[in-house]
Amino acid sequence: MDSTKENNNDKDGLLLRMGLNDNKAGMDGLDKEKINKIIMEATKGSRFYENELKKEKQVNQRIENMMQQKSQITTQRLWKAQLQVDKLAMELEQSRNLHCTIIHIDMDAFYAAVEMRDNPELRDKPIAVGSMSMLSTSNYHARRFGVRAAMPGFIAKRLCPQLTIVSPNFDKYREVSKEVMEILADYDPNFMAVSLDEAYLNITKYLEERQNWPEDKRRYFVNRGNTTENEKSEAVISKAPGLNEAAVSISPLLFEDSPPQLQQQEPEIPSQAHFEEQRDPQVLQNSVIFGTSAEEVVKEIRFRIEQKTSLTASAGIAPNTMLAKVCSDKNKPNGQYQIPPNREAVMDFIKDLPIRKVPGIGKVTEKMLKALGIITCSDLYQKRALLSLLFSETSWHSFLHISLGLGSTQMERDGERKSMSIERTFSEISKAEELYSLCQELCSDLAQDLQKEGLKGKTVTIKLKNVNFEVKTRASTVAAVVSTAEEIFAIAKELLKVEIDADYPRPLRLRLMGVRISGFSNEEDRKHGQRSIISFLKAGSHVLDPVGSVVDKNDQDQVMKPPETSHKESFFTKKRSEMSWNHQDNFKCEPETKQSFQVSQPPSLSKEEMKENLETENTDDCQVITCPICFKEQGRICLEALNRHVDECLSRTLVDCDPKTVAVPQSQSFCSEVNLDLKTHKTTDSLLIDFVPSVSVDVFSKGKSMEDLNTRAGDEQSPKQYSSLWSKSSLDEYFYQNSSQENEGYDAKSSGGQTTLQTSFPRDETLVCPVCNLQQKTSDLMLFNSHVDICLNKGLIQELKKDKVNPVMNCPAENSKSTGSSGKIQKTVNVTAKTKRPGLMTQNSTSKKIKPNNSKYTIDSFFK
DNA sequence: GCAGATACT
DNA sequence: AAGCAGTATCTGC
Repeated sequence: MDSTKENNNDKDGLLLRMGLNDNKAGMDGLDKEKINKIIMEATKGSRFYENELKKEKQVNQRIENMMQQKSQITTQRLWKAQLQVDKLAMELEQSRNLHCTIIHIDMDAFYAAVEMRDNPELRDKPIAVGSMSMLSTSNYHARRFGVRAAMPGFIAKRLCPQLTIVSPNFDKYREVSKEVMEILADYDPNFMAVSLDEAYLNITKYLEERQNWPEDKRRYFVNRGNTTENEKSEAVISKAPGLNEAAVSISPLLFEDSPPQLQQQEPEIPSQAHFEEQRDPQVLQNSVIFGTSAEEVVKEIRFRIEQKTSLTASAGIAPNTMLAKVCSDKNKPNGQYQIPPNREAVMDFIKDLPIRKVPGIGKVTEKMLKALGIITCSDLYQKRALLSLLFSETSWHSFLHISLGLGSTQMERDGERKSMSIERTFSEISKAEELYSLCQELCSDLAQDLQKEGLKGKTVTIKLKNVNFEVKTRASTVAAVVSTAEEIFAIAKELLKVEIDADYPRPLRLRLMGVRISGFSNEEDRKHGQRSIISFLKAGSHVLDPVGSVVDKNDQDQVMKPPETSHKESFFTKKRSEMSWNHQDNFKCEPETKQSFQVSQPPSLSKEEMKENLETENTDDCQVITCPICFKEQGRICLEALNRHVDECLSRTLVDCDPKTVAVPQSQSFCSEVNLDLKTHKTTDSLLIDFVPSVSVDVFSKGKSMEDLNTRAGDEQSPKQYSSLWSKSSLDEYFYQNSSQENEGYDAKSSGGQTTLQTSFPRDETLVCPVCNLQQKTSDLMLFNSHVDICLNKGLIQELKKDKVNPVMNCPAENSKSTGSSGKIQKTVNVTAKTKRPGLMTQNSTSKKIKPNNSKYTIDSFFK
């Protein structure tokens, strides 16, 4: 069923929840209507169904609350939020790392594929692996009938009576998985296995080395043995000892345990298409040489996997894990997809990507966002300010990451696990003794698992699901870590007892029990540095050191900056960002240097860059800096002095600032547009859009001069210039595109890479600060942006301080009290969103306590 | 720290 | 004949 109309329909929502209604399944076996009908019939009236309905109502309620909250958002808040969000966006943009090649490998219908491989009778049949009560995988044939993972087998059977359900054989899957992982290790010994059939690799380093490899080192021999299933099975299970002679002679490390069979013809080796011409006609027939590009490497990996296991894999290549994961899904099964490592390509890919495709965004989030009109990642970007007000910080941060196409480049080893658990479903148990002994069993199983990883934890949680599918968890934390079955059970037993007693004399009628342990001892170490952005985005603020390992930026900052000087950071951070933009641009033009470019330590530094670098490393160093307020170069001024200077400049402009003295035609300043709408005090989205362009240009045009922008608007660029100046920022493009859709006021359009800008943005060479309305003495966009940022912050403070209408914003200050700001702008000229704000109130969509005064969006928290 | 919610396979 | 999982993490108090 079309997922676009699932919103207010319980039935559809339920089906969606059951994972059957996604538009992800292309099914010719049965049409969607039919599938949904069958599922409904099979499920309706069951306790399960009732519970699903209940859960769905909760989600709907949540959405309702969110909408309610949304309706109360004032334009000022939205506006402030926009500033904050865009500040972060700018920083994120600046720290964007495109220098990693991450790949995500995903075996196609893994369990099912293994079973089919090993049992010829299963081929060409719809099959699923699992049991009558639950399936873990289905093959593509079965998927056409709507049979999917996480579906109970009995329902699957109704959808597809011919379905063969094979019980899982995990040992075998593990074995096959191991074979695959062994191949992967050749490319990244540090790769991260997500599950038996999925892994991430960072092949950045490998790729570099490979550039110099002779062909022979990249040559693989085609094992044409389309072995019979049994042989294959044997080959897999009992590592065939025979080696391919040719392979040995040329590349001893390869195919060390390939099946020796060389028989008939392979029906369709996908990689065959990429055979390269060989000089040696002898080898031509059965060897293949892969190139040195990432794409070729991945083809090689998939080729090797198929050769070794007779199974196919899909893969994604991208600059970060989040994108790689999405990519691997794109040409599934048995395909691959690459996002080239440049911003434009990333943005282009992200542009129309439905948010649901993004790992971490599940059904619920999708539904909530859909309620806000957000379907694609562009929508996500457009509504970023709103999202920052409606969602928790973690959430909107992750949304922002997603909409900018950012993600982790780090391979997190799974040693970082935070909890371990075990749970089991059974037919109803209600006798206390049975429950206890079951619990004990679980505890000892868990203890075993713990032992395997040598973990000990302090928190024990039990999970109970009653026959109505209602889930309860109860946790208890003890002083010292525990790990043995007895210790865990002692705690779990108590928890269970409380629950049993609570319902007495009615029995607990359970269908599932689980035990979890968390609070591992090593978790202590990294207490504050914990970021909770979903793991895919986790390293968004990570930079690579020259060796390719990851340095946490936060830690870095902490190390590099004494705490007492950290309050001065923001301005310089910004400066640094701007410079980095230039770096990025440079690297864009010089692919050669790209590879070796490392954010934290650029190999070749210009003088300018040097300065910036020193600055980041030592706040006491004196630098040549241009003041973003008066735009006078400050020479080699030390930070203290510069801050003083900026402060002075600021207080001066505060006095000087008289909009009337500056003749700025309304049409030339976007600010006038904002004014117009702010006056109306609309709280609609369109209002948001009104001022988005201003900030967006600000944020996303770093490194481009205003002349560039204007020229761009006026067209007639050589294509080359065009691409380096503008089109790299395709976010801009759909930004304009979208704003034109939603707001007539902005006559902007984008077609075929041509973006015409006809906003009220100044069209001449003059830059007019939209906040203070003063003509600026610079045409350097970076400097200009700094100025605007500072003005914005200044304006907010002013506004609050005087509690009167700000001439620029032309709207009353929000009733938040300014507690902290003295007359003089503090050293915290710019507040960077990166800065941790410990005391902030968190928000949730159901929160009742969104009081303007203690909201995290009050100016105080802004400037904390 | 706890309980419930969400996501992924 | 009836029947819908297991694991980890995140979120909001």
